[in-house]
Amino acid sequence: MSRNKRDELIRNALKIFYRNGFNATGMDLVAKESGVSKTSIYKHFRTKDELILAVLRLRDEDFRNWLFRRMEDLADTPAGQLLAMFDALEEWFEADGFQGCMFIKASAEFQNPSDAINRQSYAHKELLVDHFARLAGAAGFDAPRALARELLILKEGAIVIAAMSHDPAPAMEAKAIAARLLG
Amino acid sequence: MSRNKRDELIRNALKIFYRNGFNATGMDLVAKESGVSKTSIYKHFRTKDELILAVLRLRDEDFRNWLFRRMEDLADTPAGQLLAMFDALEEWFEADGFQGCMFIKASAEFQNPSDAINRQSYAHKELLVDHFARLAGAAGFDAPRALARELLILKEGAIVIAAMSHDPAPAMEAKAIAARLLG
DNA sequence: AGGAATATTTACAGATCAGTCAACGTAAGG
DNA sequence: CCTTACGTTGACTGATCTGTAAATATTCCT
Repeated sequence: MSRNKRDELIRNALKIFYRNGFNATGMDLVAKESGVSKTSIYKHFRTKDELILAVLRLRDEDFRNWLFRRMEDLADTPAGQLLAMFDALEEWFEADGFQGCMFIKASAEFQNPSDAINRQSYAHKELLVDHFARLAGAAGFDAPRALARELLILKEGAIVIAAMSHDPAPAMEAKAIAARLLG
Repeated sequence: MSRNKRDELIRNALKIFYRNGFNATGMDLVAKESGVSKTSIYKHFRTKDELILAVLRLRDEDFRNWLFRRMEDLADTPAGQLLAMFDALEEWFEADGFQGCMFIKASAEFQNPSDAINRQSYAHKELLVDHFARLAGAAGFDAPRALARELLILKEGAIVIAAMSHDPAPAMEAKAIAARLLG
């Protein structure tokens, strides 16, 4: 299996895990939907957990790249980008196949703090906070890290309610709150 | 199995599902930890999903009772109670065995909008909004429902980050935001 | 006490789970 | 053509999954 094939497998597994959940998805299904045998998968990933970790690494890169670029496209100033995050989120909530945040779900299914999947899920959120804090610092706010954490809470709350209600409205509701924090 | 026994079974199943997750927990484990046979469980609940729905009904009652009473104990005015919600949340986050919100997790594991578990999970959040809106109305706010939705987003965001980070700090971070909305 | 109705149990079915193994196909180098 | 090395496969293991059937305890009414 070439590097391309391997990446394609991870990408395929991502789609299936995101749609079906982690524990609810068997490796047989991943193999079938990816057009390879289960044994081939286990040649590259020693366990299902390792495949999940690879999936989460891909998702982390993809999501941060998408979100940060979208924020840059939508606004020029650092403060404007922080506010524009919620417009980007609304686009995501409205997109076909939106099913909430993969890291929240991974953390919920693998709750043990010593589990690598649990730790890696929260690490994604920390990377988001880092970026928000950089922008908040550049925008001249007094306590950029505290503001970044507040924006993270708004973002995660909006994602959870949008996913549970199958309705993108929380994006703009969270934006209204963020506007007061950033104003 | 008496009504008491049945309730005790549901309560037991709640603990196990909350600790282990829904899909990851087998009915054999529920039976063993509850001290009854699996067949006895299936005499009262036709499927595992029905048991989960009963668990969620119990959790909905327990959690709303606890939260609303705690809010009343901590503050006298409606606006004060809305703010005090975040103090109550902090107590919850600090409690032993805190593992996030059961309804968020249920919704994440049963994502199909036509699934009764999915619908019932969001129904719990709607009941919370109803209560917040009543308090916001009593406090004299202009758009009580909109404010209630914003508080819900703050609450869910705090829960998710507290659970993922294994740290109760998001309670006070969310409270700081709420103070601005309520001030 | 005796028999009917109700609980509860053990044992099992059939499917699916994560993960493995021996056999097979295939491509490169001589 | 032959061998070596390697990627891939179908078939399998033992465990676990949800749910059930037949048999056994227990309760309750007469």
